[in-house]
Amino acid sequence: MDDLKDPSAKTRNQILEASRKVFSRYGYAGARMQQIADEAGINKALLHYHFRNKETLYGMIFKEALGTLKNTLFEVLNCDKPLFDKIRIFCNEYINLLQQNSFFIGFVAMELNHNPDKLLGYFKETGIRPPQIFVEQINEEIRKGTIIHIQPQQLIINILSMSAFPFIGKPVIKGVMGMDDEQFNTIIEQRKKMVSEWIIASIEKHY
Amino acid sequence: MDDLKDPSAKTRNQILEASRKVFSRYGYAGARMQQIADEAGINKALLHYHFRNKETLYGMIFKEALGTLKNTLFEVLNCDKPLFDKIRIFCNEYINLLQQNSFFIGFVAMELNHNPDKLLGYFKETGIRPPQIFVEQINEEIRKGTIIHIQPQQLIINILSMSAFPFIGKPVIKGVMGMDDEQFNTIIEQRKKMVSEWIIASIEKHY
DNA sequence: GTCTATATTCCGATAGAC
DNA sequence: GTCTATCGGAATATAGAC
Repeated sequence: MDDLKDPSAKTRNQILEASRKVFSRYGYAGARMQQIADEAGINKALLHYHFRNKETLYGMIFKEALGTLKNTLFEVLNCDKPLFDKIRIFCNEYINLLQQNSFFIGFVAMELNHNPDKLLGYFKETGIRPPQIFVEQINEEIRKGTIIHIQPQQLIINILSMSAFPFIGKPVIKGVMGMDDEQFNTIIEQRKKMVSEWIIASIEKHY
Repeated sequence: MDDLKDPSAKTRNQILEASRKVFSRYGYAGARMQQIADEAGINKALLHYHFRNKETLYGMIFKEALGTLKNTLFEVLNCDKPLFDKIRIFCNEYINLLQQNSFFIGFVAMELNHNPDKLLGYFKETGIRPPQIFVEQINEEIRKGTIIHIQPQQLIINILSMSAFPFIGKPVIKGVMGMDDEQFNTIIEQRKKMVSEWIIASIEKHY
């Protein structure tokens, strides 16, 4: 909790930071306790002293990542702004979040694919549930005729796709397009502003 | 090659099929030779008789997946159809491909994230390069004023995102939206027709 | 709390019979 | 080509001193 109350909290934080790095890069199976220890500047024994075993440590990191994703997702989608504003804010904040923690989304997607059953349990623990307010808001705009007829779930998938895919597919994109890191970052910067506009243009009605 | 010429080809095919299943689900590090052997209905020793080691086997599966993705990608993007037709064909064929081999994209993205350096070598072997014809075609339509001003790379990323993300993020989507497999498949079926229309609407000019 | 040294488990790979 | 049995190394986890 506090570095002042408990001096060993510093070590724990170093471990957690190292774990984020190693788990997100190599996944659960590929991660090595030795490498986490090295990265944290300690040794394996101390690692096991602070966290009973690999699985415990992994669980903390995974739930932490999931929690961060959830908070941004729901606090934006379930606030009370107009639909288009909400889409703009969401895309911008989500891309920002993923840029600052570029391991999050790939990590979560990857690990959920490895073990969907076990890890879906974390979803319930973290309290993730369908963004009901946002769904109703979309249906309302359709009824009013301001946007095309689209299934709310499809729109949400589109928003998530356009925001998150570049980070999951970063190596693919760089490889296919022949980009270096600098070019890739420039592309991401542009997307912060543009993704929401493309999304809105795809659903706006024209007369 | 042929099951007739070489009777052991049957075993090899069983191994390859089993490897696709296990590697795509668990990744390189998480895959177990034992499980591949079980899945193929043989034992570990025979596995190593046919394929020297884990890495060789993995390399074949990975390059195979990459090759399949590449073929669809480039044969569509570099053909000589009008832009909008091409987008329609691409989205439809790509989603179809990923639906039939739902492990492909997640597998490739995941493994490239784990080891970008080593695996980018495969990209070169497989002959993947920027889709130049498609890029020029987009720029031409911008010049003619039929579509909005958009960087070709961004449009390509949008197309890939909307087509591929649902498969990578399947567990996330199912979790967040509370969908079962049947509902998810229905959503995918709709996307085959709709993704290209949303993409086109996002770049079409209106007067 | 932190370390060195060691036990234990797991898994890729090989030897050798058939 | 296919099997059983086993080796050898690597990685997780623990014992025990400081």
